[in-house]
Amino acid sequence: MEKNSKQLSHVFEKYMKNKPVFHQKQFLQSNYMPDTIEHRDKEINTIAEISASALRNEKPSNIFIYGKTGTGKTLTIQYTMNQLNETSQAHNIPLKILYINCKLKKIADTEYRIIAQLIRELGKEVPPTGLPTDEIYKIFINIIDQEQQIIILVLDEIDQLVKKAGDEILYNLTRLNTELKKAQISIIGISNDLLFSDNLDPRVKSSLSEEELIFSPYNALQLKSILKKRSDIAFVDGVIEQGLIEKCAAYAARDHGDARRALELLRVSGEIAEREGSKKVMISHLDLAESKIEKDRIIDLVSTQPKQHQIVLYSILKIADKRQKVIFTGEIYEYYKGICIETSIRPLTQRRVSDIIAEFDMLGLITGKIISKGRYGRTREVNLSIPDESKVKIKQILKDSLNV
DNA sequence: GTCAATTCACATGAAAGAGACCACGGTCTAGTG
DNA sequence: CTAGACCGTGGTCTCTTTCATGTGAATTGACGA
Repeated sequence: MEKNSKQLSHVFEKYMKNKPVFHQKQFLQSNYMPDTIEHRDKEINTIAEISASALRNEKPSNIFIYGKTGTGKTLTIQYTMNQLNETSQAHNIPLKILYINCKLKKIADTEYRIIAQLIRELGKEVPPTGLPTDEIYKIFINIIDQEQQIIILVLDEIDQLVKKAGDEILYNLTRLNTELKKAQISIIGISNDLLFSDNLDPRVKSSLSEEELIFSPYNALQLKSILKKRSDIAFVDGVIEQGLIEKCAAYAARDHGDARRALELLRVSGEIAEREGSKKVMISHLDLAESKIEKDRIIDLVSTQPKQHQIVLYSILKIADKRQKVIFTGEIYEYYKGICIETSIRPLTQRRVSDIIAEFDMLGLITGKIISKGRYGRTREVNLSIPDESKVKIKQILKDSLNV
């Protein structure tokens, strides 16, 4: 105990002695809301013009926003909505803006939960489950229809919602206006998936996307100026090596101009530099940061998987260990069953395991390809896409949590 | 040799079941006046 | 008499199972040159 505390105090002392590279780190955090949003003036204006009719107590058109992750969709909307909200409050206009991020599980991935969450946003309590769905609609209608008002409903990551809960909810929401006597609802949908609306019910599609807006990815130049601006306030002056920002921007621009990723990269680079006790943030730190982010992501992903999924993944890893070649679903299932018997866990059916493997593909842990081996059937060809240096650690994690 | 039929080993879909939650309303019980 | 404990019912949600159907090319086998 004594020893430990000495060691610890040593660590802290050392930390204190080092010159910090960060000045105000929170400016690099993804939830930070800058005062000005760069390179999105056009979009902000468009949204503002459309939604401004709410100030005249008319229902604004529904807006549909597309764009890849990290292109500033959420930020832009939140920014404009904040402004709108302030204006409406200043002029005493009955306007409510509800923001829901559909990606957050447990909050908004079913029809019921969305409505329940909306009601909660409006300040009323409602049971998290147990009520019939139409009941909750009635409660919702009652609450908002009490007074004359415009409600702007922002559904972030709406594609996730539809994927899980179907598009019926959107239909119901758009149709709600006909049942409301006093209030009116306007919907702003935000989607990461550019092809999302293709799979929508045409009725929903037409009513939802009265106005459409596409956020194109930032290019390297724009990313650079965003990074520059943020790093100026986030880092101590002069700690950033020449060319680091540029490289960081280039990295992020390479995979679809994701600003969030660029900022994270920059932040982690700084953290690594700081931990090393380096006075400057170097390009080598950036490289380390990139692999660290990826590694952390995978490890986090793996350790939060449910048990059955972990067993399947463990099987894949084990088989991949034995041979370099590609793996087929059948083999995985056989191996998986073996482990289940060993650990006396009831094995899932092949059908389910097949789905689980497909899920891993979605998560990017493996790359799967459906191939036909002619006479010898059709199967998924699985390739592990976990980098070698993470493999050992992941296997350890899986081993521990499964105790095999 | 050519061409269509066959066949394999799964993929992919749809529907329905199991079990965990949870709210609500009714009933029972013990404590209180 | 009443607050709180304790069911039973009816609803949702997630994860699975069951049953059905789909699928792409290697293989097979009939056919004709």
